Amino acid sequence: MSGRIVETEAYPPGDSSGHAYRGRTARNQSLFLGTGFAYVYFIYGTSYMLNVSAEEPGVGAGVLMRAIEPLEGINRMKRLRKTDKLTDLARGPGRLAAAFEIDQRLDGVDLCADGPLWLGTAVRETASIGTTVRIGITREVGQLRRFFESGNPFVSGPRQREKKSSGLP
DNA sequence: AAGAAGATTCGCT
DNA sequence: GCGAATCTTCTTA
Repeated sequence: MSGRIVETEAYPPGDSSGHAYRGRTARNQSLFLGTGFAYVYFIYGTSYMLNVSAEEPGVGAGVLMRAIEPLEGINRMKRLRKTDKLTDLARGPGRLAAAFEIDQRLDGVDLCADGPLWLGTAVRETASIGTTVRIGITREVGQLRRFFESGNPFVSGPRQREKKSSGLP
C-alpha cells in the first residue's frame, strides 16, 4: 500500500497544544527520538494517529499526518476501511491510520529506514500548498500550522487557503 | 483512587 | 447537525 501525503499539521517545540509540551513520557517518547520516527497513539477510544517526529534527539516535536491520497493497494484499503468510497479511505488522521493498518506496534519505527512503514520522495509535483489553522485543538488557535495541497479531493476539512478575514483588528 | 479531556469517526435525525 | 463509542494520560483529592 502507498499514497501521497496531502495534508499535515505541525506541532513544533514549545507548542502548548502539542503532546510533547509537558515533557517526555512513556507515551510520547517517540517524539524525542530525532527526525523521521513514527509517533502513534490512540485517542477517543476509536482512532489511531500517525505523527512523524521532527527536530533533534531530545527535542519534542512532530508533524501529524492528516490525509493521504491512496495510490497502491486500494482494494486492501477498502476492506480495512469498510467503504468503497475512494475519497473516504484516508481522509482524516484516524481514517488514514486505519487504511494503512497503523497501530501502536508502529510507534517508534524509523520512517527513513527499511521497515514496515517508510517515507519516500514525491512521485509527482505538488500543486500549491494551502494553509489554515489546525483542526480539533483548543490552544494556539492563532497559528497557521495546517498544510495541504490546494483543491485536492483527498484533503479533510477546508481545501482552500484560509481567506484573510476582514473584520479582525 | 477517581474523573475529565482529548490532534476523531460513525451513525442516526 | 449531534451524540455516542471507548482508551490513555494527566490532574485533583
